[in-house]
Amino acid sequence: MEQDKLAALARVRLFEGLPKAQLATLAEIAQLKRVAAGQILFEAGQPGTHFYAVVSGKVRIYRSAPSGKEQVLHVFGAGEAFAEVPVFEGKTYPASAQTLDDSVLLTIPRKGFVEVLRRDPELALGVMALLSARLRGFVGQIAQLSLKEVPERLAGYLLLLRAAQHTDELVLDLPKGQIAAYLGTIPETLSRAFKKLSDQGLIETSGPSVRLLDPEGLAALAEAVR
Amino acid sequence: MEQDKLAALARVRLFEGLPKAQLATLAEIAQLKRVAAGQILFEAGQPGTHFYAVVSGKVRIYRSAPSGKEQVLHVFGAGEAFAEVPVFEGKTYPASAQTLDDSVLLTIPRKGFVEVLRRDPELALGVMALLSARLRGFVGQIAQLSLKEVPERLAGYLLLLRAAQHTDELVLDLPKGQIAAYLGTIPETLSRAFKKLSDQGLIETSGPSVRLLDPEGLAALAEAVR
DNA sequence: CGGCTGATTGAATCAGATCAACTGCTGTGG
DNA sequence: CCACAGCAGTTGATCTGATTCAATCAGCCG
Repeated sequence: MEQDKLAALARVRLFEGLPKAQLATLAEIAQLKRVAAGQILFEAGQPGTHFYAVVSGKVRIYRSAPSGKEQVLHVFGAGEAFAEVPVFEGKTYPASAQTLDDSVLLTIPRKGFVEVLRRDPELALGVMALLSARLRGFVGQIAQLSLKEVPERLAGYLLLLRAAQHTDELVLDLPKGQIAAYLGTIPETLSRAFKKLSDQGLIETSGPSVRLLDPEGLAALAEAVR
Repeated sequence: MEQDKLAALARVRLFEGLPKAQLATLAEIAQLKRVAAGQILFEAGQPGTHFYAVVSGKVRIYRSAPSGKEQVLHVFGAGEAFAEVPVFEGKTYPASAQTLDDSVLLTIPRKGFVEVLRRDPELALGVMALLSARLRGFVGQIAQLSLKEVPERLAGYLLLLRAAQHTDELVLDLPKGQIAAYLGTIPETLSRAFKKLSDQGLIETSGPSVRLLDPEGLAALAEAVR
């Protein structure tokens, strides 16, 4: 069990490369949890007592409007930490979190973590880099949402996937409805955007797989975003 | 001059409460700069060599699309630090910065700052809290931009100002064109949104001053944002 | 084979962007 | 002191991309 925990911690990007002693300290305060798909981990407005890391599975972070429409802010997969924001601030969760698959998560209580940070400045620097990277991502997302139309945002998203999967034969990592929410739109509009890119000869789609026929063309469309 | 620098550093919220020795170290590497209104400090994509703090004046952070449309991400006033992100990543600035007023700024090269950070865990925690808060701000901004229509976003913005100014007799802190860019729209549409809220009896406007007649009504409109 | 869910398509509608004209204020210079 | 240039803001008319509503389709599972 403690082995599992240590191994899990070591695979969290936030803690990668930490000396063993540090990991052991963290292991003392961290908890390993198995969570079924569809479980809500926390909801917007609740006090932030713990932050999380994904060991396996997938978690989505979202905000809902009274109308019931939901905006997906992020999807976290294995190795990623999330919800550390309220931990530093001692405030409430700004968004809700729900598992998309059966998942294994690490939960780390706020109090213990602050202690560890105080003792290890290098860890603090690592955390700052992580936050900076996340910030950079949000800047890109805000620019996308407000400066671009849906087909252009989709082009940007596909190029992102291309960079992640190292191939032009993509397999969509999320159901299309989720992708729509991530791009700040709805399935119908996303569907039409896919069609538009196909009509322009930029991509070919069949089900959840997409072939990029003209990455340069896509890049031109998505230009100046991220 | 060195006096000015020290005094200026001490008034930056991020450095508040820092031991004198640390401040002196920062003073050695920091530069005080007087910058005229409208100057561009850096543009998105340039290598991030320095980060900044506002001593007096105002600086806006924004992204622009090839079309020329701009999205304002943030406006910083006296006492606030910005552009810390590239400090930790050693990469490029994710957005552009421009002075809105004649301003006095502190510029701090990243190398020296990292040194100070390493030595002072308290400062590191402060930076983390700052980055976290900014992150939270962006989460809210994304939710606003994607879940809401312009009059609703405006209502949210006015309530934000109300919280900041502790009064229902607001004075807009930015020219309306800038507010439009912050809300992800254009001056024409913002103007109509103001009119709409007035017609509904929620506010009264005259020039840059706005009186909130029905804060609850505004809150209902903006609900679920922030 | 139904029946559910996710995805697609079509038609109608709407919010916001665009284009253009106009107002009002400010500051500069003759 | 007035005139005019210049800019911020407003208003109106039009256009367009996206959402909404509704119907249909494909795949999957009991």
